[in-house]
Amino acid sequence: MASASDGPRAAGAGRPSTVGRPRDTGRDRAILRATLALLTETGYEQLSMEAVASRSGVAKTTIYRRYPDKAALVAAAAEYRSAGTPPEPAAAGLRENLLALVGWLAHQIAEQEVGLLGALFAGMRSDPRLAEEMRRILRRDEVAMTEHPFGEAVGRGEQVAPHAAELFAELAPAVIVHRVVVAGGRCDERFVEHLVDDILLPLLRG
Amino acid sequence: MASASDGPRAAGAGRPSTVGRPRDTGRDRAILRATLALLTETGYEQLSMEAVASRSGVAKTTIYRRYPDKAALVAAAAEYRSAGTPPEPAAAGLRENLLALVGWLAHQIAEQEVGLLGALFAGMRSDPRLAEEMRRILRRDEVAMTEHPFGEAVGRGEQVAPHAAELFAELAPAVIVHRVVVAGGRCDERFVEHLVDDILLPLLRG
DNA sequence: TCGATACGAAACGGTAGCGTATCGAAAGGG
DNA sequence: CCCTTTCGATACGCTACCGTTTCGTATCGA
Repeated sequence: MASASDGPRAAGAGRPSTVGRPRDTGRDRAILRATLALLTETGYEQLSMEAVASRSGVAKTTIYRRYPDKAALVAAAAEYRSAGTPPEPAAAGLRENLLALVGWLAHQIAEQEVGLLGALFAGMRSDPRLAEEMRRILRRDEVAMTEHPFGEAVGRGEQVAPHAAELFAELAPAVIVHRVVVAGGRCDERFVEHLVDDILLPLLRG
Repeated sequence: MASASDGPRAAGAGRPSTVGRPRDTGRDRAILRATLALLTETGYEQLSMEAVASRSGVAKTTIYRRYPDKAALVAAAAEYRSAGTPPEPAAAGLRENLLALVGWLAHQIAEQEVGLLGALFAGMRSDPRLAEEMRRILRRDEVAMTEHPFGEAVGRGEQVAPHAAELFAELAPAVIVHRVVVAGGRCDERFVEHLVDDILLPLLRG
């Protein structure tokens, strides 16, 4: 199956084609945007390919030419939505870098519609294919996010716990998501500082 | 819809009946238990009335005689759900109590609450009251859980961080849910120990 | 121009599950 | 004993929608 990290499924039988009529990238965007909108409005299970086709003004064939099934489409849409790169670590210390990173992460998560998070959440429970796709994306982002700040901190001679990166990846998204989804709270500056100063830093410094 | 606080729908056209064959309360329980089991196994959308009937050994008619639709059934099941009581703190130290508490919490979340969360997100669009009900139920346990162990630890003279209870309530459910849903991992003994020793204890002891 | 591919429109088979209806039998109360 | 209601079994109509297929048309690269 075409994973989300591959982007839209390659033309033809799997490999990109140079001949023939090229794909319309405008339709790519229309499909993903319609998917996100409907996902937020109605949830994963209620999301129908026909509705996506109708909303995006595209024939169903055009969708199935790109994505093998609903799970792949939704995963691609989620990835399309959160296509941001974490901030580069500045020159400052670990705390400043963590503040920036957590702030960015909180913004990424909180900015999503709560309905979208819930839809993905519920969809992962009901559709193993979607769960697999989503976890692939999450793992990739996780790695990309935690590569820099801790390595740099070590390079500066700061004291960092041995498994700081793993611990960060395990804690930060969990606490943020839990706050947004379950508790229904906001992710303001105070919360970011609380998360960094009261939870992350004490643990990551050992 | 019949809200969960109304309990099973009254007999006949809405008012309780004294004449005729009485309802079988054993079937009431069987229905709700089957609903809860299927809810945690497959999620809200996958939950079919036919599956509930089959699992509970009851005819579909018997379900629809009690609940007008799926949302009402799920709400009633969530309300019925045994609000499991956390384990009493033993005589041992804080670590042992935390291990027991986190183990119980992990089991509780993995076996029950994830399904309820899925139902929450699936149902909140079609029925806001159901969503509110779910949030209330989910919070109920998290609060009731953090009362005992830290107070006792302080009583024994153990060193405990000032806001240990709040920190615990913020961290433990978040990390567990994140592991179950996002990472897709199991909550075995190793994970419980990791959560207690590597995350909770260092923070809660200050 | 030609070949290959993308696109839209529409129809199709198949699956699934909801909620209803019907029927006979069982089980309680007055 | 009779009336009322519950319960099981089953069939049913209905809706939804997935994923596929077909065919005619549009649009690109070579």
